[in-house]
Amino acid sequence: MSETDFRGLRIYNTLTRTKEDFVPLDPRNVRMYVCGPTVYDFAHIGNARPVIVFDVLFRLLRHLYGAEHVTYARNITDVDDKINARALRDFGDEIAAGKLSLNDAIRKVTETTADQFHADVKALGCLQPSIEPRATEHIDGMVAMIGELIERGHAYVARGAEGREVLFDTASMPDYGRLSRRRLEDQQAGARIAVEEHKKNPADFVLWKESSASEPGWEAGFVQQGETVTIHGRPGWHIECSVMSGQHLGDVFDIHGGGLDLIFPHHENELAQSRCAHGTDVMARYWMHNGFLQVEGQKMSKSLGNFVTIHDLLETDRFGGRKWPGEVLRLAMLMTHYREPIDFSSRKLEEAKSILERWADALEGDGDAADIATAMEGELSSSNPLLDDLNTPAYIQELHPIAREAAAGDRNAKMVLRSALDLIGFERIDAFSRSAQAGLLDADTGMSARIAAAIADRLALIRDKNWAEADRIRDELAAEGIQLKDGKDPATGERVTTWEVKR
RNA sequence: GGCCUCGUGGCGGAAUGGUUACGCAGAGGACUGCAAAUCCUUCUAUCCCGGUUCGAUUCCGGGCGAGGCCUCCA
Repeated sequence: MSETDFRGLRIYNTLTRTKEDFVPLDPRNVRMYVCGPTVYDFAHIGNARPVIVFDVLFRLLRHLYGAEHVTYARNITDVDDKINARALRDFGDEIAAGKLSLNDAIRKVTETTADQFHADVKALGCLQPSIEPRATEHIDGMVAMIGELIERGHAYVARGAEGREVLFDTASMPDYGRLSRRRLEDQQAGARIAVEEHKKNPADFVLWKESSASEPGWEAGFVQQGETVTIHGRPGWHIECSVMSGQHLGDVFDIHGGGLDLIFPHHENELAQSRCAHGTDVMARYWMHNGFLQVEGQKMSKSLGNFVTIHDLLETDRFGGRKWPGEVLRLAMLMTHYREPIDFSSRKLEEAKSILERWADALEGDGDAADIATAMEGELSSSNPLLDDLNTPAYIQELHPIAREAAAGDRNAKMVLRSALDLIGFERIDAFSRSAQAGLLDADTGMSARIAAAIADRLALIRDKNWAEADRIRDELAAEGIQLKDGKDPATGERVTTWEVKR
């Protein structure tokens, strides 16, 4: 590490609860891990937040250190009791009839939901992570890490109510609880954790648990006090990420991200496992957590019935009776700082949409691709708000006056705006311009000839001062979402009517 | 009980040790047969009490209020 590895980026580190200079372990290989989805159902917009936030960070790191020098791993959790439940629910009959094995049913569930997740994320304008490890491909690594933890005295085998378990011994780690600032004694005071007889300490958590015949499982042998114990079972909730991050990014890496709710217990436990198994002081050097998301002022939950999936917003009209392009969701998300809570509402989406449209209109007639490439290569100004803990709202705010200049025809402003938008993932913004939307409508419906004819008819009626008929044509088109715009020819003073898709 | 956020105009929502975005709504104007759209102009805000400071909405302390996590959870 040297002073020169600091490229101006500052990050709020949950570990220290302060903003710190970001200095990577190796500037030629900056490594980031983010907890990905558990693939048992469509991802909801809460899941979209970390995906978008860390995509912006990924893009920024690539810009600062070079695209080939950044590795971003986002896992897919495809071993989980909820997945099992879903597989039994959806394919229970076929399993019972012997037509489908449980593992095949599970694969069906995870494959469809993973595919859907990828489609959603792509629509949101996110780059593919460098690596997308799957839990099922790392079972051996998990068993090995658990074995290591037992050997080092950080884990033990015990018999619980539902079979044998390997548990992490929280008391064996002196600073367990450091990330979440929780002390074991306080946890007990809270006393919502059921005290289970077989645990040495109520906070001890499961690394491996025995599976019944109706649950997926793998054979795993663990050596405790010289004796090998074989448990047909499945991994606990936290070990997956420890193994996948370690295997792909190393024992110690730069950034670990995820939602605020993961700080405890998931990240605390993940960190405990990795550090104790590897014998290191740290796992990730910077821990970043995004804030929570509400929907129309309420916590999103299944019981309230206000679960909104990304898929819903992209395809149907759960919110305001319209379909929201991925870019709108992305901008709506980035208009709030990532650590703040965000209330996702149709109103916010409307706002994001109108801003995108204005920017797209401002960009029309901008410079050619070569200019843009040059602009992108330039260094970020040290005052760029993105460098200050990913301050996207301030960044967006700075774009407004530039967009105004661009709309007035300033070519340089158009170029600056375009490259600024590219940096945060709005490469496809052109689709939001009026002309693009009118073109789309035309391509979809072949309407423009009909509209032109209607406009000609209306102009004739206006010449005859037949206002009623003229207005009827105008109203009919309006009902179809076509906005007529009356103007005046500056030379002749004659009325000129154009049209566009109504906003 | 423990840990942690937040409190900005009519509404949504940014930012900030000195000049307070942006959107919606409102007002006025241009344009129009009337409209719409568009453009221009424009009004309105930093929860309360102390402290630090030349200056606080911003930093610190206290209060009040709202919320999240501590159990699967982005």
